[in-house]
Amino acid sequence: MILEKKKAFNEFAAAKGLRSTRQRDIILDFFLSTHQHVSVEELYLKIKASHPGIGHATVYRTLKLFTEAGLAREILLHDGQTRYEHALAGEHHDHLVCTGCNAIIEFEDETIEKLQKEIAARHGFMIRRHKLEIYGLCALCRAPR
Amino acid sequence: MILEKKKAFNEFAAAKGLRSTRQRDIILDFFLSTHQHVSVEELYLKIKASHPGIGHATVYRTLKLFTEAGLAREILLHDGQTRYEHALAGEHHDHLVCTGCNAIIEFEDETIEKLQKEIAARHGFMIRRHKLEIYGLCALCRAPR
DNA sequence: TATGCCTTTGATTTTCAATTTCAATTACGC
DNA sequence: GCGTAATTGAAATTGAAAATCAAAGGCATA
Repeated sequence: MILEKKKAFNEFAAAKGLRSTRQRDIILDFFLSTHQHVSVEELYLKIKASHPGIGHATVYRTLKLFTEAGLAREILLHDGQTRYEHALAGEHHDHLVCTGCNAIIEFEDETIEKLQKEIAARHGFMIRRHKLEIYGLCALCRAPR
Repeated sequence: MILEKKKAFNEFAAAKGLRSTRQRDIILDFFLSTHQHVSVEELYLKIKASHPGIGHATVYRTLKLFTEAGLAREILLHDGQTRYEHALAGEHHDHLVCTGCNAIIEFEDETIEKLQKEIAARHGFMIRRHKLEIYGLCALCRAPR
């Protein structure tokens, strides 16, 4: 899985004429071994611990590259922090975001997707992407100890 | 309609022990006479044109108050600008956002709402609010002249 | 109407994420 | 290796939003 993704990125980089650099390898490794929905800052700090030389800007730039390459997807929640999640080809899912503990639960619903397409069609609208976030309290936070 | 909203805000202010000020009146007037989905900056500039004394911070603060009072609703799209829309009691709607011309089309879909509730229930999740945005191109931007 | 308290205002500063800049470094084709 | 052009990273910049704080202004009371 990880190897596939690395290959995918290498292909993307080759196609775009990008160079292969140590930093991009490191950032990709860390990103791939990270949980879903990692924020840029979080990833940056993790990397910095073992690779102090790596700069802020490089992490930002590289995550954008991953997004272009289709490996990552940017998610902007309501806290002003950009997060990136692992993108699996074709997959689409939405999020339940717990405002109590910041947990993010993913879900997928074909019917909702279908309805969105219908709505868009009704307005002559061409969908590029969409985002559905449900904010509230997860089961644990609803019933505190 | 406008009078009703003013009354609603006055009642809210009274209940919270807030004072009635010239600035809040002005900002409310401008907000109510503005199109949907106005950004803070946009509103600020409009107000400033005829009331140069009014400060940035006051507009920010007052829009938050309107939101608390239930007159306005905050919407955060993908461009990092906070917008406020007119909130009508009970109503809920989502947005089609045209990335070509920045038009925002509102829609409502009960079935989607219902499905969201089902999904939340399945995860033991309590919904506070949600946000659904569909990004793409509107009919006009799809078929340029 | 005057008094005084306490909210509100607005210029300014601060914050914070994200981007830009630019000189130094590095990858890579020749 | 050489040279060029991409890449990096420290630092500066941006831009939205929040915080600060002295001055101004509401409003209850006398």
